[in-house]
Parts: sequence; C-alpha cells; structure tokens
Amino acid sequence: MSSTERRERERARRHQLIITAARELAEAEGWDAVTTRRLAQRVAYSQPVLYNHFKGKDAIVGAVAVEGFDDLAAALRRARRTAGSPREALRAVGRAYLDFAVARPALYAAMFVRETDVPFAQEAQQDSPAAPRAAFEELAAVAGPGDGRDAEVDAEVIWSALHGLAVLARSGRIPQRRQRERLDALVERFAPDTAGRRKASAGQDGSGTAGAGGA
Amino acid sequence: MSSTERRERERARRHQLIITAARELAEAEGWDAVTTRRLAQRVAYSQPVLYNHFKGKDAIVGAVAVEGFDDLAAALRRARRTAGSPREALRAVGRAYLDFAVARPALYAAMFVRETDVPFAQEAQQDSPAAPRAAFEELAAVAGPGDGRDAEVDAEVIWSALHGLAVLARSGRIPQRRQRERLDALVERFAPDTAGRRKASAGQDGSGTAGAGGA
DNA sequence: CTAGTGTGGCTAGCACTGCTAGGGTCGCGT
DNA sequence: ACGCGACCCTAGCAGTGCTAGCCACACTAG
Repeated sequence: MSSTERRERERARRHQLIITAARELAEAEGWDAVTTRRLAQRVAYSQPVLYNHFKGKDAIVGAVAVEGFDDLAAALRRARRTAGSPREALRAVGRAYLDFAVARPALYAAMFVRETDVPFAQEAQQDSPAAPRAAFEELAAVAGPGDGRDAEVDAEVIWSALHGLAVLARSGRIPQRRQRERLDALVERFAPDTAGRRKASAGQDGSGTAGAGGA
Repeated sequence: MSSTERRERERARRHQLIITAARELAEAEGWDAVTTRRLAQRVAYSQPVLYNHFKGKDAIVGAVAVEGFDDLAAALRRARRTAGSPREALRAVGRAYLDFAVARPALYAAMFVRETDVPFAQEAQQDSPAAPRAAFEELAAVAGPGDGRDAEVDAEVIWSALHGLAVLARSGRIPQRRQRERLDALVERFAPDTAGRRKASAGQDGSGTAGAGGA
C-alpha cells in the first residue's frame, strides 16, 4: 500500500501547491490575472489537472479564502494577547484587522468581497468551517463589554464596521488616511474609557493607513 | 440645426436606455447575466453601439452606480425628514440604508462592491460626482452628535458599519436575521439616549431583515 | 431633383475565458 | 511478461469583452 499512500501524499502536496500558487499570483497581480491557464502553467501542469483537485475556479478561490481565515485568526489572536486592558485589546485587534486588509488585499478580497460558495455560519450553527469561526471568535472575545448588552451583536457590528472601513477606504469611497482616527472613534464608542482617563489620543496625525502592517 | 439637435436627443435617449436596461437586467438576473451581447439585444441594437456611448462595460456599470447613488440619497433624505429626534433620525437613515441594500442588491453591488473606475472623493475634495457626495451628506447630517467629536469621522465609521452589515449579512458571513438589533446597537453607541429613557427596545424579535423595505 | 458627403450601425472576427472530451502513455499488480 | 487501470495532456467548445471594416442611410449643397 505504500505506492497508493505515496500517491495520495503527492496528490495532497499538489493540492496545496495549487492553492499557494493561486494566492501568490493573486497577491502579485490581482485576481483578474488568475486564470486557469496561467495557474496551471505556474504549477507546471495542464489545466485539466486543476479540475481533478477542485470543482472549478471558484473552489480554488474558496480554498485560498479558507487559508486566509487561518492567517487572519492568528493575527487577531496575536494582537489580542499582546494587549493589556480590554479597551486596548479591542483597539489592537481592530488595528490588526485593518492592517491585514491593507497588507494582503487580494487575500482579503477572496475572503470577503468575492462571491464564493464557501458555506458560512448560515444560522449560527457550528456547521461552518472552523477557520472563519475562529476569526470571529477572536473578535467576539474583545467585543463583549459585559454591561448587559448582547456581546454577539456588538461583535457583529464591530466586525461590520471594520470590514466597511477596510473596503470603503480601499476603493476610495472614504479617504484612505485617517483610518487610525476612525478606529479610535469606533473603540471609543464600543469600549468607552470607564477609568475616567478621558483620553483624547487621536489627534490629527493620520500617519499611514492604520499602522505598520505585518507580513 | 434641428436635425442634429434631434439626433443628439435620440442619442441621449439611447444612452439612458442602455443604462436602464443594464440595471434592470442586473436586478433581474444578477450582474453575471449582463453581457454586452444580451444588453445589446435588450436595447435592440448590436454590441458595437454600446461602445459609441460608453468606453466599455465597466463604464456602463459605473453609470448604473451613479444613478443608484441618486436613489440612495433620495431614500436617506426621505428617512431623515420623517424622523423626530436626532437619535431617531439616525436610526431611520440607517434602516433606510439597509433596506435599500436588501431591496436592490444588484444596484447596491454596482455602487459599492464591484470595482469601478468611478472617481470618488479621493482627498475629500469636491471633484467627486455629486450623487455619491449627496448620499454621504445625508448620512453625515444625522451622524454629527455635536459633543466635541469629529462628526465627519463619526459619519464615516457609521457608513462603514452600515455597509459592513449590509454586505456581510447578504453573503451569509453573519446571520441575516437580527439586523434590526445590530442597527439598534449601532445607534445606541453613536447616539446614546441622553434623555434618560434607557430604552431596552431591541428585544429578541428579529423579524424580517431590517424593516419593510421599499421598492 | 440629383449628386456628394459623412454619420452611424452592422457583420464578422480576434484573443481570451472557464471547462470538458478523448486518446495515449506510464506504472502497477498478478 | 502481460494485462490492466490510473492519470495526464492535447485539442476543442461555447461564451466573454472588444474592435476593424464595410455599407446603407439621411442630410446638405448645387
């Protein structure tokens, strides 16, 4: 059985190779440049091979998106853990989210903008893929204020706001600068400073998009 | 000069006919169904005619989007005027926004999701088209709380949140129900009830998407 | 009323897309 | 050694956005 085992291993390797090539090509030249022919050429096979691994092009994009959710969840988790107060945790997670969207726009588009057939949490059941759910859980972990309101609703609104900020700024609907201030305003509203510090941190700097941006 | 005048008139009429046909076709069958051939057939001309009026397909979609902003601005204005307190005005405008996105998904996609070359307010200058700016002004008019914060930033964040709610709910990233509660949460955060009524209105009803929705 | 002119739409076609059918070659198990 | 089966590639299909070149029509000048 070692032969079939090896074959399956190679098949899995190639499966991953296709996903990686699609992501890299998209991040380098945009999703419009990701055609089945170019992708096949990149993995040194002919197009029909792609269809042995995926139902179609959309499925490939979906696979890239699922991997992206892993990355996003990891980035949010990292941000959350390096923060002190809950308020700062929310700010850090929000900034990590916006940085992710800025640093990896093609990947972000695959995850949120492009219409995919990836099944998400249709009814808040747990039949959704693990990766997107994990990313949302990271957000929910820092969104809950515990002041009697519905934490899940708050998390969904915050997520929506972050997504809106990311995509509207990228498409130029809102000026790309001052993202930092917008994030501060969001944090201020959803996690007001109860310690009386009354920090007016924002200022008018507006340097960069939202932060340094990782990877 | 009456002949050339008539020609220009007919030309303008056909220009509008193309835009309307594109919008109707998109609203009926989605943007994927809007091909140059089908669109040309719908207006009873051949494809090259389209290129006498528009630079390409993207320009047609952009024209549809610009008209959509007129509709959106009108809907928001209507909602704002029929509201009493500023707080209720914000809620009404938010609901009108979400209703618009639900009732006319294809049009909304042309305006916000599809990548167009429509020039928006790149640097908050006034060189952006009038229609999108008008829609944003409607939002800004109800977003400014006047408590010392930057009203424009608040408006941008609220707009982002509304857009995020609309698009994430539509794509199934967040459950489609309970949009009403999410809007209430957003309003609560950005326009807290200062009259001490401490209204816990939301409840768990979650009926419908966000409201009745006007065609 | 005729001849000339130019605007403008149409037919045909290009390069490209996602996807599929069929054959042919290789390696494996017996 | 032989037969079998998995597997990959070449070639092609229908449909996409967009363009070149022709031709007919309507209008203007005489």
